[in-house]
Amino acid sequence: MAERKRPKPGETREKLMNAALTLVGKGRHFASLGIREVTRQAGVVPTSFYRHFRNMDDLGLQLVDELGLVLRRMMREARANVLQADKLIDESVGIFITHAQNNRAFFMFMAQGLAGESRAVQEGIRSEMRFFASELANDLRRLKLADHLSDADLDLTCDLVVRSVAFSLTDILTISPDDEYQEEQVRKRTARFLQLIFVGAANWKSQP
Amino acid sequence: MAERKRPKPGETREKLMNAALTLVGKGRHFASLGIREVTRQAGVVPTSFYRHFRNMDDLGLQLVDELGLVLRRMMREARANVLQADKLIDESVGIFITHAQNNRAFFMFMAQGLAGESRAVQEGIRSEMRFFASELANDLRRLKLADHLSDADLDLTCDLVVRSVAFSLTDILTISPDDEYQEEQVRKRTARFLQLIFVGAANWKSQP
DNA sequence: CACATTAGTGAACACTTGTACACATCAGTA
DNA sequence: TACTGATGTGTACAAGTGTTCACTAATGTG
Repeated sequence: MAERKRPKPGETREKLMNAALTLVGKGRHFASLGIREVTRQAGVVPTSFYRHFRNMDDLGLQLVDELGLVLRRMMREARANVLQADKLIDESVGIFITHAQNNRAFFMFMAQGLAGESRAVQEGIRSEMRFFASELANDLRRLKLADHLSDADLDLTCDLVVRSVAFSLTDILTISPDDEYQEEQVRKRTARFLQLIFVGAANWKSQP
Repeated sequence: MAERKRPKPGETREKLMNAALTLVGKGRHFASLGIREVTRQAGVVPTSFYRHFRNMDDLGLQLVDELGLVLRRMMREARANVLQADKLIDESVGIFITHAQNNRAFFMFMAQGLAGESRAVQEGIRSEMRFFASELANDLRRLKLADHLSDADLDLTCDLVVRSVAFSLTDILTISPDDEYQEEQVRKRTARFLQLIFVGAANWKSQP
């Protein structure tokens, strides 16, 4: 008979989420994935899907949560490694790009989700970005790098930084993962974007 | 018998492209659209599709071309209406947002395409954005607003401006089309982003 | 140990999908 | 006027889709 294996609880769930990510990583768009396709990729029978998710949107939402974990891990690493303020931008961009390369599928999913068809996923990703921006603002305050800015203006600046980096994400994801030259170009350009923004912030006069 | 109407040449093609746009405008993702679905929405028999397009990617590519026209129309209007330099940012952002609202489906398609699954569409949209940025650079040069910047730095600035505006696009498209309050918020925030960037550019020192 | 719960399977359903083929109608041209 | 090419329609089919149902094996709890 067919041998019924007893996987650890949550194993199949994870297999399904990984399968979806794998397909996205191969260039497919999340919105075009079907239940059968995902289960096939996961090596699981279609019905198993419903044991863990209502539908594909549900799976997407749970992916957003995991994405949050990846981002937090990244922030922690950045905070641990960025010691001197003058290398702050280059270091941070470097860490970000490295993470993007190491979690390609995840970040592809994120880039897709920003204009995706599930409102909930969209809102989830936006929420992650807001969190990221506010953490960045905290760090800048703590490092005394933005003392002349009002809270609102610091918030504005950090939002713009996060958006710029997020947009660079789409640059990174379109180049081949091992095209080091192009990666270096994106890295440099992103860093210059941020420098430009910070020069703007440094010369910004917060008006009442 | 079924009356066979003789539409003007290209009429069905247009109907199909509009049908796809309509579906995208309703919140669907372009990557998830099928040939039958589009022809159904267009009120045309499925086989007609192949008279005009190879497949959905092909249709997407032709949509990108039309998107280019929309963008050019927008630029022309902006150039005609922006007279005084001090209102430049606010006016331009206003024109952009108005166009985005009036061509919601088109710009949704653009936002989706940036991380879409067709490499060609992706590249097409990027190319439109590059064109847009280079035109912006020309205008700034012509208006003598960027004399202290090297070509490369001006290019960098304009690229960042275009990216920021493009990102604001995703903000506009998630709010309801007639929520004037939120629209005003996005308008203001986008304008401040650009001011921040231009302050940065004004205080930028181009190094050799 | 018995038993409820959980997480897997396979077969079946009613639809939908992309694509192919043969045919019909018009527009323009020789 | 007759031919040709472009564009439309209808039918057909094999393959794929989401979802339901009844069944089974392992797990944890009383």
